[in-house]
Amino acid sequence: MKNTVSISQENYLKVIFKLQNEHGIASNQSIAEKLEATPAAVTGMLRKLASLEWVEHTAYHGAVLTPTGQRIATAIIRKHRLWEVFLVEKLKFKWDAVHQWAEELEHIGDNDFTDRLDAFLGCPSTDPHGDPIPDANGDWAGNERVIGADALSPEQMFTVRGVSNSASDFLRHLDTLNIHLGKRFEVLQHFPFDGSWEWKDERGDRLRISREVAGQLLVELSK
Amino acid sequence: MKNTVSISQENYLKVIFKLQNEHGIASNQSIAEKLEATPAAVTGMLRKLASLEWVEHTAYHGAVLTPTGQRIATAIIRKHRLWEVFLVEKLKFKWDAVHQWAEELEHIGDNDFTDRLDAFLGCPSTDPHGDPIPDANGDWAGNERVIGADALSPEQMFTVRGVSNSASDFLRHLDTLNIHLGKRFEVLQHFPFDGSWEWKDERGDRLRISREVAGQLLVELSK
DNA sequence: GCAGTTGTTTAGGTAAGATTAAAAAATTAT
DNA sequence: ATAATTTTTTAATCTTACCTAAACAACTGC
Repeated sequence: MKNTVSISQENYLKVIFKLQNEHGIASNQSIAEKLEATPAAVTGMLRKLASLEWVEHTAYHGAVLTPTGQRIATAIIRKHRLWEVFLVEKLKFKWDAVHQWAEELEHIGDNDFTDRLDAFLGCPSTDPHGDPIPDANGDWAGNERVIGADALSPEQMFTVRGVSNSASDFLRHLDTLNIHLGKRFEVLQHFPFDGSWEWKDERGDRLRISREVAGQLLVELSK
Repeated sequence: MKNTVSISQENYLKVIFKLQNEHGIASNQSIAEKLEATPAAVTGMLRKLASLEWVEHTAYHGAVLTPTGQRIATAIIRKHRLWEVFLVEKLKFKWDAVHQWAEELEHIGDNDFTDRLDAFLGCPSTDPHGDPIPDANGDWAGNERVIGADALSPEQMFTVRGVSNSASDFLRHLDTLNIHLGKRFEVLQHFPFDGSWEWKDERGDRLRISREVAGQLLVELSK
């Protein structure tokens, strides 16, 4: 009688959850892109997920998760992020290398397993990219003080708290800039010409940040 | 160009490896039993594995792994046993509960991943059931002094080193008998009538061991 | 050495999840 | 409002891995 969820189904639910949070609804095509599948495959799976009552799907109008669907999706994201913490903190992977493995590990383990992993890791509240880890009830801490780095003003002090893009090449670029979560900076200047910035770190070193980089960094203002 | 191995294929290779070590060859039927599949399904998969040159399969005469097949199988067993160590030592699972999860985790990660896990766990030489963990080259330590507990004689002192059956019910039974790896005993008597034993532990407590239990325990004689 | 039993393979089918190509609906542009 | 474009769905197939039932080999006993 136990409702078992296939790996493929879990991936759909996870992707729909993220798209829904961004755009209010998950279009067929956007799901297909994220999963690297064809829109035709998505139609078929949405029908199945709808029959299981994990999504609501109106033909030609995309999908939205039901409460059950959200619960499943949140559990997967929780597992994914906990495994990422494990991979970085325990196995010493670099933060740009963990995603691929976490994509596989996220499908393993039940609630008990996940709670043990969580306890072992010391109940972390964010993953290595600064993304919040839902708790065992699926609730998100959510740091409301976090804003995009492109919304800063000169003379503000801030701490880097997360990235809104976890692609390997972006993360490696941050490494070369010596930017990591928890590091504090001060805004020196903003250049409207190209949207770039000049920041100063705590040792007084100055660095220039492109519009593209600032747009994907999440920061918290210091009092 | 990367030869990718499906989870199902990995399970076949692992089972064939174990059967081959026990009986020199893996019969169609024995593979089917271990994988809980039908012999017909095994025939189909053996054909595929043979075409990939991971097994040699002569019709009606069972299968044997090629060197490549052995390398893959050994890597899976290594991963399985390392994950079992992780589950018991880090996540505090009981030793009878780890198999199911290790069966899933064993399919994740490449060599680099496995080496990191190995290092993190302190390069253990055996898993929680006393089975040896192959090293990164696929070589097995192998403790030649380990024998079956049913081969003991009265007055011998010995240490429990492993179990040849990792089924949950057997392991839980050992827990109720307070028998665990590393514990030392002395043989008091053997009863040919039913094949049972009387042992004494280091605190002087006596316990009776059935033929069935002794037959699945691996022990090392103390000098 | 032949009959019966056991083990293996073939043949035909199912299910999940994907694909391509074409049809239909929705959206955008004129 | 209609035409053009984009998006979604349908329809027909493919792949992987499995199943059942029947045919086929290979041992076993006498």
